[in-house]
Amino acid sequence: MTRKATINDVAARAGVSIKTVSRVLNGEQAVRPDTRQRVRAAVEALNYRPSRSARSLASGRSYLIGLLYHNPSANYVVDVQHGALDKCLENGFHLFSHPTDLYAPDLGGMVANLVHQANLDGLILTPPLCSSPALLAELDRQHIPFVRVSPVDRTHPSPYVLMDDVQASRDMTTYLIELGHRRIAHIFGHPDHAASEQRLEGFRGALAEHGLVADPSLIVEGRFSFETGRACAQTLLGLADPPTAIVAANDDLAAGAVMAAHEAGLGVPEDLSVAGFDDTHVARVVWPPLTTVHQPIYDLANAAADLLLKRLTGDDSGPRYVELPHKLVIRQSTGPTPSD
Amino acid sequence: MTRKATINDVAARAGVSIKTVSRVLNGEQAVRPDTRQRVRAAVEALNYRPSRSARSLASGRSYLIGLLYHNPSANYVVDVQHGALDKCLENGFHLFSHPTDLYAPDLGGMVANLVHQANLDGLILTPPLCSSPALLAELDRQHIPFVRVSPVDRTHPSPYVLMDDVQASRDMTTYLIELGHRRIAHIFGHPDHAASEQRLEGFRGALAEHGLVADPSLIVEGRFSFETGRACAQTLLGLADPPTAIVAANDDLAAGAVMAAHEAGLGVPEDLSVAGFDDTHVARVVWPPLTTVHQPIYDLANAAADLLLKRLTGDDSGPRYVELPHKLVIRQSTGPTPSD
DNA sequence: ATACAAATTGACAGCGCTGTCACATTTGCT
DNA sequence: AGCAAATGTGACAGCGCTGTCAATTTGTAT
Repeated sequence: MTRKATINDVAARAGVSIKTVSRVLNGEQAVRPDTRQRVRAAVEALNYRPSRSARSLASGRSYLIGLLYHNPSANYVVDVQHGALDKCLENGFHLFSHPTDLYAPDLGGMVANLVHQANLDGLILTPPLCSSPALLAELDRQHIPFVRVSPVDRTHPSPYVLMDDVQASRDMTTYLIELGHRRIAHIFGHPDHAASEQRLEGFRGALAEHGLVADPSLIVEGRFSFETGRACAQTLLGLADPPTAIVAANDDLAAGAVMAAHEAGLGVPEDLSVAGFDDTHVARVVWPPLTTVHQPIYDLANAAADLLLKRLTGDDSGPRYVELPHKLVIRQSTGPTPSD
Repeated sequence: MTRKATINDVAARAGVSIKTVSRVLNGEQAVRPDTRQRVRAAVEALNYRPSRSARSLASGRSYLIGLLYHNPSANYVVDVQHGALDKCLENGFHLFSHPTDLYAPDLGGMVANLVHQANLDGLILTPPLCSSPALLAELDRQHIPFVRVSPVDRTHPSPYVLMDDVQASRDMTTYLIELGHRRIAHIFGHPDHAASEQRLEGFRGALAEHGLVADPSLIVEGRFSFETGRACAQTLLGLADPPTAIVAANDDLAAGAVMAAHEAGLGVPEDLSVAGFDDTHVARVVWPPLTTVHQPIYDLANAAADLLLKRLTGDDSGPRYVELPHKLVIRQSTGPTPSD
């Protein structure tokens, strides 16, 4: 195998200067079509790939973007990574995934340092990182471009993508009400994740719309984990007048609730309906499989990367934000009110 | 904020040439201690971080390594990523995670292309990619350094890390035998994953050691998924003389088997014991929580990265392979033989 | 001291690309 | 036809670092 082709080889073969090759590669306009064609052919013939280091050194850009996350479920992380990575590769960028501690004492400084060290061109922030005011402020201060996935604060000027958590939660709750349930409980997500508030809001909204009042004792606070879901459900089932249905703020909580029901000798959904949220792998793995809200994680991340790349390449024509639709996935963990 | 410091700034401040700064940064020996100290101080004072592009362009190395995986479970992927990433950052490298299709027509070429395009210094291959002879051959041909995680073929000269799958499976099976089980079934992993063979081998070995014969009808082939685990268990439970225990080749299969038991009205572990493998998140999420083998995924990946980096930085003193211990995790999906 | 080897250090030329700016060629208009 | 304004193209200087090799300093044995 011969040594890797450089821009000089391409230029020589196409009979143009290296600068012209550079122009073609970067999609600049001022190149005549036939010249462009000749360059393209030479690139093809030599299987030429520009060196990212050289390009990056000369241009000051790295063609690298960072994806930051703080320990949501593995399924969430992997889906987000794929969505973002696919879009990056499509555009000649690469993706650098990085777990990031939301509680780090100097989160902003730490992230800024990471960005400089790895020379990242921009960031994708996933929840709950995207709602850390300190982080956003530091990124703004250092002029680091970023987009947010599922943010709650829509006032910050950075681009974002999301789905309507409030409406999704409202839909799920309404579905249970229509199944005949009246005493419906909610397991709250996690105080760090602002989406939790929205899911609670949707829950309350649906009840109100149907003339039901939310019994405060039926709203308990979990931490987005299986274990807390189980504990919360135990509390709920121990009540004098326990609920006939539970809307959990994510699938892990719901899985925990299902386990608590089993432990209490209750059948799901005969005695207790349980609904999850997100439609992660877990939803299909527990017994019975969970009715849940499908959140388009891959697509959200894909759209987020798209927004960021557009911005980085100076294309300001598109929208600054994207909202994607959700979908109720009805499986077997929910059913009509027990008749007793 | 001032512009980012370069090697020139450091050199000027330390009163040496840039070459000397470079020497200190790269840990070369021929620098007098006091000079080294002065340079270190200047680096510190200016918060200087070498530019990876420049370094990479000049040296021909990228300080980037790739982690390739083919769709094992999300939990596996995330753990592997973290293990490898932590070690990379520790050594001033960065990590690119990349899903890779084992069945791609030209897997070797595709990977080689990725390596060249992203200018990766080396690769970490996870199962089942690490046992694709075509891929290994192509990487060898192109002199691309790599290490393998949990390979089966130990004859290939590349470094690797693994745990003893055969022994782990033997331990689990022995545990069930000691619990009194005699009719023990095995749900085979996935034909693509060579570890499946080893887990079967350990299973057979344990039976043989205790004078039991493996009934061929008690060995069924799954695909490492929840759904196939469920289907396999249905087959097993439909037998005239069904097993009292099942050793599944991973947690997802085991979770599926547990579900099939529930569907058949069998209690776990009263009527049927089910054991998993890997100790992923799923093992703690199903009901009852799974007895399983803890596989040190993070540590394996960490060790793999370590081996690769040592090799890349020319340190050939260490071992070429690492074996890490496994551990039985006894939870509630296994119990004594039903008394009937 | 003196000569010579060894240990340090520096000068300088790239690595492969993009940005700037100047030059060459077209196009549009009178 | 003639000139200004586009449009297309190339020469060349870096980007910030490492590799090479020569120059300088230091140590050691006469």
